[in-house]
Amino acid sequence: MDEMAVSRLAALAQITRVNVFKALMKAGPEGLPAGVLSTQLNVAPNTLSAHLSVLSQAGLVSARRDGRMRIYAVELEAVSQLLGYLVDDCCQGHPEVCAPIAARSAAQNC
Amino acid sequence: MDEMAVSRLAALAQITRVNVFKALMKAGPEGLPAGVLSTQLNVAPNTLSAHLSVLSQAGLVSARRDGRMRIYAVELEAVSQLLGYLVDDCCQGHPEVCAPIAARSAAQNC
DNA sequence: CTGTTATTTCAACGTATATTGAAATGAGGC
DNA sequence: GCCTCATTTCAATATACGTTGAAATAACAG
Repeated sequence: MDEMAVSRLAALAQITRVNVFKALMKAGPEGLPAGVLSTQLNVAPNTLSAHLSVLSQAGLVSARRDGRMRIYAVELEAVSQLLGYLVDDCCQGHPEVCAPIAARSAAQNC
Repeated sequence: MDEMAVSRLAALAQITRVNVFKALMKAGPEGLPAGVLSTQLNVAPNTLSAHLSVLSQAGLVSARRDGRMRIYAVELEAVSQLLGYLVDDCCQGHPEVCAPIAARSAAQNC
């Protein structure tokens, strides 16, 4: 349980992977091909592939094939789980921490 | 901005540090002495010291001295900022992700 | 089946991280 | 001052991580 969260946190604890993740979040469930991410973020294809592998093994993204390209998309359920883990562990009795989160979430019509 | 978030995520991307963090969260602003954390979590004092240093440099915890012991406490503002970063980056247009967070937050009277 | 595009895998390298035992620092108590 | 307790710092080691160039795989077009 904590192990899963730790591996997901580790997956996001790297600037290139955060950028990949943000791009995929922006793209939504349709996702983006690896090549697009590579050019868009200026990361060498093989380097990007390694990072996508980390994100994928952590369960934060999934891959599917479309023709000759591989399309990556965010796993919303996993992201939700991770945030839930953080909130549950951090918010316990600490309104100072989670009140702003609740406010932000509410502000975005969630 | 992202750099700060990445270093905080990295600080939490390790099982021992997550456990330290959880213990400090539970302890609240009064915090806990390093020695208590060491025995409570079964981590060698020098190893623990290194981990506390990482958490401290990431700004997630702060230290103060009380007599001959050093007391560590969570930095609620930093935690809130980190969660805010994640929610802002993750929740954009994705109610599937942040709705559960909002619900949890609300359920805990935040 | 050959060629081309898209992406991954492999091996190698340098750097960073986690842990350890030993020594050092800091803060009292006597 | 000296002794003890609490914690950190240091040096060493082993392991993990990020990046790279080169080779391999996968899918399609002709």
